[in-house]
Amino acid sequence: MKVSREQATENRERIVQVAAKLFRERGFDGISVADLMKSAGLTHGGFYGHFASKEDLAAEACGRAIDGSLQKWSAEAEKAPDKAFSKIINSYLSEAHRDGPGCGCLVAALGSDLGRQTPPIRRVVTEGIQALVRLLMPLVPGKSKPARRRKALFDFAAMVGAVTIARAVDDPRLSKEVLDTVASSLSDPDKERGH
Amino acid sequence: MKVSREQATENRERIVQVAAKLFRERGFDGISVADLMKSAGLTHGGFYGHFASKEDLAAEACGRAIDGSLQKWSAEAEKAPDKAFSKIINSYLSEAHRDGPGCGCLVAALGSDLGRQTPPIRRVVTEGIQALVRLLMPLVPGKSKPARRRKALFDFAAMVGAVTIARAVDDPRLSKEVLDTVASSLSDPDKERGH
DNA sequence: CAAGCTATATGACGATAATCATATATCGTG
DNA sequence: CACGATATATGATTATCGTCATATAGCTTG
Repeated sequence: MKVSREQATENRERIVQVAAKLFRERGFDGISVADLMKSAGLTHGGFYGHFASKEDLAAEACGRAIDGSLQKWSAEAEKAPDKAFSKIINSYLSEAHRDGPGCGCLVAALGSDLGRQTPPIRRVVTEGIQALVRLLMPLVPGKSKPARRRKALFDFAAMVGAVTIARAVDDPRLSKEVLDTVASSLSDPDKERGH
Repeated sequence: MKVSREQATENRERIVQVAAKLFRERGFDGISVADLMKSAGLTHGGFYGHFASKEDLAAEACGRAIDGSLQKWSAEAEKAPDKAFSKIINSYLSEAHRDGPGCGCLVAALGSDLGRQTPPIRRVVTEGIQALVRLLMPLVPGKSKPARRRKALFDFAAMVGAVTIARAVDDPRLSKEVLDTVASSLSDPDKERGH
């Protein structure tokens, strides 16, 4: 059966979005083309009318996923620039983000696999990370521009590591401890609470 | 052909070590049982004489990999407790570690996949991470024990995130910038260099 | 309204994977 | 030295995957 031209592009769009979600949830190798298409409400054969290969789709899905983070962060930045940083940190280091990788940061969800992916995928991811860091820079405390860039890079690394570890461990106490510790350390960089 | 009993346990040991290396290099799904056995100098059929399943081996290999990090760190701690922290940081955040995941930290190499693994694997990983953090605690600057625990957790998260990102991006300049930035930020936590 | 274009469905193909049954050859033991 | 135990090799089995050829159905254009 055939569908209208706009129905077709809508189908393609749905494939990309479903892929962006399922790749983050199950990993690149954790979901097959057939299952992907079924989740999009289609059958597996039509896939290659839209994409040259699974890796081709993966590159597009990675871009889509990072765009989601970028839009979320820039919305916070526009709404309340002074509160944006702490809002971003607390949302990123929340249990909700830890438990919902399908709607969360691609780097945390697939980070350790990204270095093993094809060049187009790594290209998209690199540009996405650059954009995320650039977006974070003006929101971060710091006297100079290079100081803010350093803090943006450093904080992003800590956030990615924290969520990665929080998802890896099977002990809920430790998992939450990691999230909370990194969140509070990023909020008050020089403060030493407790004694 | 059969081999002596000690030759057999030596073979088993080699399988675990080869697996610990190849899983970190290529990911859990990136290496087959047959290739694994070939790399250990054996044929694929004999695998199930040693392990109940691939996941069974994976759990053992994860333990072995983390033990490697633990031994490396504790050797530094015994040799020179005051310098151990900066040695660990600089080694972890080196280009050598970034480019050699097969001999490096399991959490950085497989982090985003760990949360999707079987319970036994996650158990081993959780205990390993707890041990790493406990080992890091006395090496880290800080007035109180809880303060040192927080810094150990936070620094480990930043290290994991930094190496993950450094491996993911395809731009060598950005990759090195992430490693260097996190290394210097962890070394001088309160210092603001530049102006 | 007719003819062709094209998105999708069906189904198949080849490759690769994990797992297991059986054979074999050698080690350890009596 | 001979016999039983067993680690490994060989090969089969079953499942799953990515990819593609072909058929079909219905939009779209003239």
